[in-house]
Amino acid sequence: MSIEDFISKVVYRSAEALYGAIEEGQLQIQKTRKEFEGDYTLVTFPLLRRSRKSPEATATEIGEHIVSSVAEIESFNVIKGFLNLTLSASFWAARFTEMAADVHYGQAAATGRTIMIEYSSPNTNKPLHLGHIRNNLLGYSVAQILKANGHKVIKANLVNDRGIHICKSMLAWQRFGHGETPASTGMKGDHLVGKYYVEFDKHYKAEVKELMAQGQSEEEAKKNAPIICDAQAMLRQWEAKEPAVYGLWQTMNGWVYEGFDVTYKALGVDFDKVYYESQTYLLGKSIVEEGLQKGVFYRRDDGSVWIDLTADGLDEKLLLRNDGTSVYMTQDLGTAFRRFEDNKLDDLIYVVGNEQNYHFQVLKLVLKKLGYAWSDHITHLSYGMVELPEGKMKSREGTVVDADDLIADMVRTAREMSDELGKLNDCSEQEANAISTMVGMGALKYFILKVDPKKTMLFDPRESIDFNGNTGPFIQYTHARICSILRKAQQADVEFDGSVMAIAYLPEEIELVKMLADYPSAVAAAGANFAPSMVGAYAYELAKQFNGYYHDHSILKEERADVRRMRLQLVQQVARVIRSSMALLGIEVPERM
RNA sequence: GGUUCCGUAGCUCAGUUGGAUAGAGCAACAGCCUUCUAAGCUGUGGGUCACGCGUUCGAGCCGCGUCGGAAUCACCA
Repeated sequence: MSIEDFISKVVYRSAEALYGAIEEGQLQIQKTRKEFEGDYTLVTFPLLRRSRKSPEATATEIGEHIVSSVAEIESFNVIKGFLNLTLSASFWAARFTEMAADVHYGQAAATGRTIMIEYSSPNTNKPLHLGHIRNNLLGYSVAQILKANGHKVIKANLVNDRGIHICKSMLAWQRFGHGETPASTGMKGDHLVGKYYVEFDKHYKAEVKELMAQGQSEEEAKKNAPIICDAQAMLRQWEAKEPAVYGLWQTMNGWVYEGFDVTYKALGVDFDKVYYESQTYLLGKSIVEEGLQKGVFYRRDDGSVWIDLTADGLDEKLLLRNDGTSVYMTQDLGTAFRRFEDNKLDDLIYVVGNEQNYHFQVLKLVLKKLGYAWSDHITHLSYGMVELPEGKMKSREGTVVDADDLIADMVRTAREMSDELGKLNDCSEQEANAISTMVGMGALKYFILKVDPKKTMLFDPRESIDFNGNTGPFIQYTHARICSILRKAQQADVEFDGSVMAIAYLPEEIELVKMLADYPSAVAAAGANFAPSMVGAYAYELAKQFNGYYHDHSILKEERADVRRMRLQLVQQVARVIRSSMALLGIEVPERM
């Protein structure tokens, strides 16, 4: 039973003894704020109607009843209408023993629910950038958090591997590529393909400009530029699976995947299922048929299929082109249907930027109108854009922050910083690299994950690379320190793996135990809110609490053996919980740094 | 114009279900390395939670409105 449940039971019992039956959820119990004395607090205002007494008198009455009847509650105090209850030190000691013994501490019991989370979803025409990093980190972290909450999680990646944008880089490579390959140039495959995507745009613009000089309007010129017409022809050839085009497509996508794999690995993300749009883009047409039959959709004179959502405050939406080909929405209807059917999903989460809020609003509404109950179990985990100090990232202005470059920068800075501080002097080159990678990536990941997903965030390179304060490296540093203490204890042959002593804890130690005890609820709250930021805040608080404790108490030099053991055990648990909460953020934690 | 989201300290951001005197970090200033890692610790200053009205015993959080910002409203994905 969790502490919250225990307190809740105790409070209900006393309140009911005094005032008669009370409906569940009527009483508000919360953790006591730091500035007040006590562990848990009952807000008595909702009870005043029943007690017919002042807030203070009511609180006192309940407090007295609880303290006299429950051994674990040591004392209480009343401030205004708030009843603060203090648990006994022996209660916390027992609680600590329990969690230290629990191998799966923080891992919730299996819920039996299966949740698919789709994230990343890259286009295969250019390398990943900062925006993708936010997406990948969020998706991976939320998946970890949902797992810790006992759900079965399927991580899915839907690769946008077809379409006109892919043909653009293919065409440009064919014309201007001189047979370049990742091997011949030493370039990462995704960067090489991206280079030709840019190359296409350059030529396209030049052609448009020329046509406009010849008197065409901008609109005409954009439609008539030979190179874009050729790209469109190429797309048709691809759809007809013409060997030359199809083969080139496979080759170039292969390069991109090799490149993406490197980036994914550096980010520490992975997938259980990879879907390719080239294999799913025809899905959804049967759903369109179904909608027509049910009268939810309608066909226009030109043959295209639409749904009218104006009554719901939205617009009319195209679902099938007049030539019978599908659009984005058609595909998403189809893939959502297939996923729920094939995997017996309870929930489907899409990690997609907020520029697609409208799309998902429509998607859910259409499915609902078709009568699919599971439409309510689709969640769009919408996240805000990442902006730079100079403003938005614009590929045209070359202000896009490339994912690989950024990763390399972070790791390099971590290394420089470590060298400067002399932290890694007695490490092998290999160890030093591994640690610098963990720290650099930890800084990047924490910096991005600590902000609420739905908010537009500012990415200031200077600040992200700061390793002081509320940062990943601060938390990693705390962990490294604890590991160092444990190493020294081992060298000194101090035993600390026995049972926890039933000795008096200091207030600072109880604070630490309380924080450790909070871990499961922090994870649960983060899961309910799809907010890795909440786990991050918890880990930071815990690390801070430890650092305060670290300064005020010598852990190894305590003379009483039982106290020393108790402290070492406590500190060991802190390290363990830091490790697991950072794992929920996909952040590795070094043992020294 | 419609829809959705955001607005909290100079800056970047926290603030699970409405609860007490709104919190961190950065930046600024003042201390602390003879002590288990100073990527650290302690302290000081800094706020009309955009604004107004409402609901409530109680609002940063809920409702309505106003202002400011973002996204979106394609036979693109």
